[in-house]
Amino acid sequence: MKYIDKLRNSGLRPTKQRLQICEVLFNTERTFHFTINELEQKIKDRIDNKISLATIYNTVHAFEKKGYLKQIPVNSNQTYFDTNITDHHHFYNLKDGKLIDLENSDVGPINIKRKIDGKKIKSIEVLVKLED
Amino acid sequence: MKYIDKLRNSGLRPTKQRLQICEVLFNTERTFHFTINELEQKIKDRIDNKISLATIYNTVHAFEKKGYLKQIPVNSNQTYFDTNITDHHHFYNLKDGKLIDLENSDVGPINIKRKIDGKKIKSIEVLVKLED
DNA sequence: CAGCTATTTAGAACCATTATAAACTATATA
DNA sequence: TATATAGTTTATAATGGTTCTAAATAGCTG
Repeated sequence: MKYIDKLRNSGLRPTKQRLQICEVLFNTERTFHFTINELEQKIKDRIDNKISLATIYNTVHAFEKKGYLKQIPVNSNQTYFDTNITDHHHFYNLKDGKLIDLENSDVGPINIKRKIDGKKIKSIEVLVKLED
Repeated sequence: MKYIDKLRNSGLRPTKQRLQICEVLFNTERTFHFTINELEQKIKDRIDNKISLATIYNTVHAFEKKGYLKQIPVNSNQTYFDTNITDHHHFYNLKDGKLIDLENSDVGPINIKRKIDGKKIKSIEVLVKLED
């Protein structure tokens, strides 16, 4: 019951819906990027019962807050998430709106030399936009 | 008539509205970041006549396409633009949603080692999220 | 000036996301 | 095991940024 513990350990009740969403998000060979609409579709395809769109939003946000998902900053009308929560960056294909992981070794270390008083760095994200 | 030429040279008719928006965007000591709503407010403050919101959207998009503005990728419900079109990066203060320019020298060169067949890099953007 | 096309405009439409409030459920406690 | 309670789910409405529409207006070329 790996997801039950995962959820309980982070203070989230292991409800049927959350466990099912965990299956879709985390029980995979590879990590992946998604928008809420894409996730909704994936869930529909794999799950018998219906999960309300509001619950999908709630769950994704709860998981993000707990650090199980990352939001990727892109210019799009939809929000992109990533199940890969390790430090890494992205190509963004402007033509089809798809993201491609960039390993850290593909980018090299990024050292931010400037500091802002009273603030600390939460994340450093590189977005490489691709065109034809 | 610097803006008249600027517009004509890029195939945009120098209309009254576009020239006024140019004044607000480009006739400044410093470059700045803005959302459409913030720009709408700035225009209201500086211009007598009214410019329709649709025109502001149209103009900002036209200017972006011509390379006079850049969109900044952030996770926000609003789109952020930058009048600084030089290569540079950003701090993003999560608390108040404000952006701060990072000079290229504050970040160091970024060398993307990986290539995607048939695609070329349009831009490389680093977003450094700040928290308290 | 005439005629053509680009641009502006108010308002409607769109659509991702968030809020609401009622029904339901996990869980702790007795 | 029953019960209370706080957390969740849900359908639906509301919100709000952005885009669309179609009519009016304004640059521009001949």
